[in-house]
Amino acid sequence: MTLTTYSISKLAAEFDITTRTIRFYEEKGLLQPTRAGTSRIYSPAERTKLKLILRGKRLGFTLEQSRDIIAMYDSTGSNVEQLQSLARNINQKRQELQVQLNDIKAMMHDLADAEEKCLAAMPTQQKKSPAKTSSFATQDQTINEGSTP
Amino acid sequence: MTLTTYSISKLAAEFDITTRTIRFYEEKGLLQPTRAGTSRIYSPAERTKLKLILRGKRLGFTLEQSRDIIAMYDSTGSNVEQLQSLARNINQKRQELQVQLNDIKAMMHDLADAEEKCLAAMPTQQKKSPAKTSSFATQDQTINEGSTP
DNA sequence: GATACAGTTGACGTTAACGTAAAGGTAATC
DNA sequence: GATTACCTTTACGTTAACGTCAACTGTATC
Repeated sequence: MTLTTYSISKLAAEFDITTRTIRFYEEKGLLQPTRAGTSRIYSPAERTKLKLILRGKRLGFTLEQSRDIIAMYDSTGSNVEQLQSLARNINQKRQELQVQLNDIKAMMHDLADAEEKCLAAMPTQQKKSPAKTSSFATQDQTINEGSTP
Repeated sequence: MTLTTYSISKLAAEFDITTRTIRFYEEKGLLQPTRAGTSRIYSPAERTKLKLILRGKRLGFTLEQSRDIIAMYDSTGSNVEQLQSLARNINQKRQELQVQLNDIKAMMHDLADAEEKCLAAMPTQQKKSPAKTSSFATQDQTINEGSTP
């Protein structure tokens, strides 16, 4: 089998981050590359951890939270208590994600409305993208009420 | 019509944030409450803006990005150029949200796998929550490969 | 062997998003 | 009129997540 490895700059280039960032994640204990002399060597598993961290970042997670998530995947020492705690954590995260999912749906809905209002206000030619139907309001409340005398 | 208004502490209590936070958002130009003497008075529209900011926060947006989003809803002065730019921004945001949506789906998928592995490792009694089927891997790569000799 | 390049470890700087404390105004209630 | 509750501004402090040098080391290429 061919064991792929990566240098720090390879990973930095691939994910469009700086080497400083990667070293910082290691400082915080999120990554543990092996060494070849002093140089860091990253396994595919370490690369996957990095992907998880970055995905977490895009979702607004802190590094601490990403550390938890990695720990979930990574959990090796597992007695029953640990597993139960782990299961609780997993469901916790799932609920947080569900909230985010709802937020995204709501925001997309709002954006669709905004876009429609936007397109409706344009002369017929310039319109570019598709739209649905509805009025210009957020889930519960219009933003501009009372502002037009 | 009854025009509801809110004090700063009402809003703080409702959304479980501090008054400092609300004033900070005002400092940054995201909120513009009216005044009764020196005290801040918030209209339903301002309250909605606050909701948008907090939703943005949950989605990992910066205040700058939330300011943009508010501006989208709020756009009053609208000539064609502005509207086109607005439409572009809306689609930009929509694409970012799509990325987040995919991230969430991926993470939920991973969590489901993790939970299943977790439950599978438990003695039959303690299991609490449902599970699907699959192996313990992220979208593309297992984290622990090579770690078991 | 000089030059260039990729890597290393400190260590200090920066920014966003508030927290916290000081010092005080206002309005209702006892 | 004193207490209580809520509000204000000003200003300095804090934390997370890096950025930015500086001062090296090792490798290899001309």
